[in-house]
Amino acid sequence: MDMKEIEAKWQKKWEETGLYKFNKAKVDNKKYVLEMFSYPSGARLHAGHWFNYGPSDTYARFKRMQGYEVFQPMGFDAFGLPAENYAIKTGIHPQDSTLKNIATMEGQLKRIGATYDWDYEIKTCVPEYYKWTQWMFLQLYKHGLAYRKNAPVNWCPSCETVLANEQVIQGVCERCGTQVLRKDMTQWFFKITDYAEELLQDLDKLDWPEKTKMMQKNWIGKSIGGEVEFETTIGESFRVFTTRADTLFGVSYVVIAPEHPLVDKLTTPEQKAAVKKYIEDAAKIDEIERLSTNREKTGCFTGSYATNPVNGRQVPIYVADYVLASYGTGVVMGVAAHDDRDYIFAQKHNLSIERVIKSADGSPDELPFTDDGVLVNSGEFTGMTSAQARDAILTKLQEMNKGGFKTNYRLRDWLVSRQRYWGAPIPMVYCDKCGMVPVPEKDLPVHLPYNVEFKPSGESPLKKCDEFMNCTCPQCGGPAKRDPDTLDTFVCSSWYFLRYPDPKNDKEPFNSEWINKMLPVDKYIGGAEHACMHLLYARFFTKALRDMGYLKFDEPFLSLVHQGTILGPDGFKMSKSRGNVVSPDDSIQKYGADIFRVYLEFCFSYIEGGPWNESGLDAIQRFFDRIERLVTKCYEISYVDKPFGKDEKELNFVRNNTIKMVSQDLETFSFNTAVARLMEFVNGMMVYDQAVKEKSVLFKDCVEDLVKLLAPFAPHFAEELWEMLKKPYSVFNQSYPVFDPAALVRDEIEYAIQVNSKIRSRLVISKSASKEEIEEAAIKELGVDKASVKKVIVVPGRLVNVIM
RNA sequence: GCCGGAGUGGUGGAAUUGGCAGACACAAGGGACUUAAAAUCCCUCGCCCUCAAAAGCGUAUCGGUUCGAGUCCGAUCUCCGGCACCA
Repeated sequence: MDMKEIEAKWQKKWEETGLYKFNKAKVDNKKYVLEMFSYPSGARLHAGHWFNYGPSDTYARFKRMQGYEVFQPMGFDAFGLPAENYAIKTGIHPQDSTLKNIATMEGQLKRIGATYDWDYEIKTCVPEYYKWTQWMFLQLYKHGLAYRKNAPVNWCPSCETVLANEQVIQGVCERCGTQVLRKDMTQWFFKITDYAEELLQDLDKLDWPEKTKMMQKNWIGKSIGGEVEFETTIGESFRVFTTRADTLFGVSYVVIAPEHPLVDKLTTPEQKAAVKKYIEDAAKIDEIERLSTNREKTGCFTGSYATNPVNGRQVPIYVADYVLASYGTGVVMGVAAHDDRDYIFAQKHNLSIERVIKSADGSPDELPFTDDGVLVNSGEFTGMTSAQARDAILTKLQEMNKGGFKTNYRLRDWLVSRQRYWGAPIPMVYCDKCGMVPVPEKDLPVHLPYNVEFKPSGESPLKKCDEFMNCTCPQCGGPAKRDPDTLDTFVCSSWYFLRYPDPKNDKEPFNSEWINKMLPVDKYIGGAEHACMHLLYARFFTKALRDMGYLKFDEPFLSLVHQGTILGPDGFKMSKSRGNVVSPDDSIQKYGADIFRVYLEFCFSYIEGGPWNESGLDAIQRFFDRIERLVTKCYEISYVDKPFGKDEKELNFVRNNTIKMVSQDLETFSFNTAVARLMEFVNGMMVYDQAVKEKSVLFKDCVEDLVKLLAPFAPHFAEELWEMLKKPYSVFNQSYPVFDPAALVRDEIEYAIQVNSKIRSRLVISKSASKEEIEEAAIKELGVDKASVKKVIVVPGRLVNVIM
């Protein structure tokens, strides 16, 4: 069969007959199946795209044949850094390269033969889309969920530009090798932390992989503890967050983050030079390095002291880079006797180490002793357990107005400003008279200008574009400036699933009534690398829009599946620099889209992925050939209507077992085993074909079932086979086969017989045998003395274990 | 470093979630058909010992729980994803 010819033939027919057009009238029976959209950085689809989209389409077709009205859209996450970097290197405008790449990828996606309804396509870089991304920003602003504050960026002093983390290689700029510094800039943030608790709690509602939920849980990082207020020798006070208030009497020092605003004031004249040097050095080290637990804990004395509110003791204040300004209060207390890190720090800086906890059960408790225990040397709290003391001490602090109970989250607010060109402009205006003014919704979109110098030179590219920057103030009509930054592309992808069902709406981002019927997404499919960021941001947007009254659901993605990564043939992640990127184009040219898709489904575990190796393609080709021979034979021969004999019973068992297993496997995205089951079915039919001359009509039913079962996996091929069987178009309007439980019941079951957990024999016994009968038969089979048997374990349908 | 995964024949991968390890394939070897080749069909295929059978050993490493462990627990090693400006 010429696969390319039939692929073209059926794609044309599907298009002409509008087979996959989403029928809005059937929304009550919808399944919204969504794959994470493509990022058009490369010019062409690679093997990984196919691995995401091919099997997902098999799932979508399976659901369609089960009678659901499937909504499966496709689009492009088109803003982003790579297009801009490519432009800086080649001079090709990001818009031109992006739109060209999209056109190429659309063509390739159409060749997959997926059920995408292209009427619903979206591209985030067109004004019709980013107008609404800007609208989202304005809504968050109006509801107090967007604010500005200073935050550090990676700054290359030589290129005079802000660098993304990925552009900083071991602390230096990837372009020029200059040491990168952290520098503060005023930037926009979204207040995702307002939703920390709900984002954590609602994880329980989701049908997501446990590991993904665990990662989000740890990312949100809830910790229950308290705050303690310390007065300082300079008069200013600060608070520390701690989960170990029980150790408060043992505080030997406190540590403040180098970026903390109080550092300057706390530093005494004698210490000024040392602290300044320390802060400069800290600005060169990235956060991952700073938090590394096996790195030496450096620090520098500020010269000031803080007073412990519970015992009045004065302790030194240090600056140290292992404390981050962004977590907690940016100041921590050091309890040398009861924390590993603090113990090492105190030893190094000759600070006091005082025990305030001993083990509750008298077990050895050398310092540092980090477990809970019983308090000693702690005034009125001495003798309490750690848990009691935490409660009592925080209560006391509350009474003293020096702190109290506090829950902290590791989650930080989301920084959305980017000093880049290729993104959605931030719809804010700065007027000398009126200050910061949001762009009125009627004036959206704020167009991204085409003619801009986007080469790095000290400022956001848009800042150099006068026609963009200069505007009139929407409030007073006077001259004003626009915000020169663009939005993080994660903002675009945090709401795209809401736009898909209503992509041409030019009055609003989506029609609420309609979107509340179409969402949540029933099945979301994409890489595990998005576990913490994209998936958390999308959940935050959904909850925020719900609270604004636009949505009636709490979670965007009810069920989530991660596909694995297809690695290069060398076992490493595919990358241009490594030169191991595999293009699927040659394989598709040779074998066709269906064989390629089934190959991906069969030869990899969908969840795991693995290294590319195309030796399996020939195997799938042979599998298809065997099916074609079966179908050809099926409509050439005649059948007899006869009662089921042994061969028919066996064939019918395989048929129904296949239906059951394939359906189960598709629900769990176990495509490899589903294809294996189809192979077993084909093998079973071949055995029957050879064994039986006068074929039962069952054989014909089996062939028809096979074509239907195969259809989601190999859509063009199955459509062609369906036509060969002289059946009416289309196989996708058929119901997916349903298994008959009666056909799966076998009269006799084989048990493995173990003696002391080692297999010694086998036993075939009627399925209706009782537990006692099975025990009896097993002992008889072994020929052992019943008196020497200690115990018999029967696992129904599996094995018998006789303990002697 | 921290968080989350993974490690099973020569290879890709299965294993009803604590119950017969290696389904289904690939590769390899042998055979049938053929003048020959291709295609197709049949057989063998974890290791060790053996003519063969049986026994024994086997799921990264070491230890544990259990009648029974690839699966659970503890430790170790290696690899992968993420770590907030790649998306």
